[in-house]
Amino acid sequence: MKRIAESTVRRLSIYLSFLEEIGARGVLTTSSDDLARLGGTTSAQVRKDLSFFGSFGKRGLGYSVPELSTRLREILGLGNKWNVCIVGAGKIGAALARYAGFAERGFVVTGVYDSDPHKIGKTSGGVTVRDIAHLEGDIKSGAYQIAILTVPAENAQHIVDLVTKAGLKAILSFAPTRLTAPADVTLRTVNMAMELEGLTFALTNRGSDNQQ
Amino acid sequence: MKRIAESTVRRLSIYLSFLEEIGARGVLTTSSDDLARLGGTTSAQVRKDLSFFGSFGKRGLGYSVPELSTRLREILGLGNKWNVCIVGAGKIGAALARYAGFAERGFVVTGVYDSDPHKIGKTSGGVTVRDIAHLEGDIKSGAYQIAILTVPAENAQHIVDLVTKAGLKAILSFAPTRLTAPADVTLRTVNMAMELEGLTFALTNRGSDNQQ
DNA sequence: ACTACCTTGTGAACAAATTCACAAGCTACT
DNA sequence: AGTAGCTTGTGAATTTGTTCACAAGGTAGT
Repeated sequence: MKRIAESTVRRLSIYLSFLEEIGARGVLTTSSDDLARLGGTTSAQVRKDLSFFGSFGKRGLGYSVPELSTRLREILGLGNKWNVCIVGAGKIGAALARYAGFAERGFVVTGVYDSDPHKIGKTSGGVTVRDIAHLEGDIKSGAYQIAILTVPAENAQHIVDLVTKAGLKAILSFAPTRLTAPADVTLRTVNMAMELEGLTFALTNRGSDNQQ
Repeated sequence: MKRIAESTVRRLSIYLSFLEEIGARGVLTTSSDDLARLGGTTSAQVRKDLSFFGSFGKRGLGYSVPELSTRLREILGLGNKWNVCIVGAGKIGAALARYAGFAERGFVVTGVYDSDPHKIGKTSGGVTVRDIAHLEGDIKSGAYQIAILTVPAENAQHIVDLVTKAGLKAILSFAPTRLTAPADVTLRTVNMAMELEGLTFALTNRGSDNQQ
């Protein structure tokens, strides 16, 4: 398959959330123009994005909302549940563990890990915190497909190495540091301080230009 | 000033964090090649990014770590403190309110707002939760430059409208929905479910290509 | 079955971002 | 002072991503 840009994948997520929203309201048909307006892009962009994966619409009519939803869910890999572990049972880890939005999309947090003896055994977001010493074995036994890291920056690379060594292929990190992983592992980092710096850059550099 | 790409600004943040890290270790000089290696890019990219703002290095020698740090802090608008309010005193709001990483970068959470009478008056992350009815007035009196939104998706657009009407120009939203704001307001959205979908897309469609 | 009217899917044109490649400039050493 | 060895800064080339524009294909009404 042709390489798909990350920006395209992000937009597919947006299209899907609007399809599910209007689908829930009983709308059966939509157009690239509708999706573009709701998703903040252009109709040509919508059609181009979809064209990488096939042709799902009917000329003159548009797209079937249920059908396109289904196809997008398949493309995004949301057909089945994904087991997620959270590494780091701090405030942010706990907040994520009980964040309902994940479950709605098929992401189930089935494990929380920490190295702090005071936290191990307590529950965090409805899940009992396990000793991080068990993490490698649990991954090897197939318990998780995705790890979310909410550990301090200085420990994050070590955890990435540990989980990739155990065979995990997808990591979402909230640690404010740059991480590296083998090429066959997908690693995304959300760095909140960096997002704020994007705002202050705009504030100080007189930028108009609402950059979503 | 020429329009600066968002990707460039993100990289500037990365460069800065490495400069501060090596600066704290006493390193006085660095090169575009060092910064590139640490930041996961190329030396040409580093030099190009910096060139939009001036020329800070010495040919043959590289960059002075303290000087380049200072210049990047200026460019990113980190010279002074920024007052931040958090709207939505749920789990994520509370976690962010006490997140130390913000303060290190000059972001000070001086207000937390909610509409739930059970939360108003309680403290969240060391700050007393105020009634959201006060938010507009507080912004108008200059209490904040930045708002962080941790409210449910269905309320988020309303809050964006409220804070922009009050004159705020920078918003960071964690609500899982697309938002719109006037062109002179900078609005960034962090959507955790969307980040996870980027991972599952990679898991189901590819085996390779570590997209940072 | 014909016409009028939509909207998709897509090559081609365009714009933006990244990488290349090298002259310019600085240091250190002799 | 001259030379060797670095590294920057930057136009040009290339690659990547977006927008344009329109033929193709479909519906609905007559």
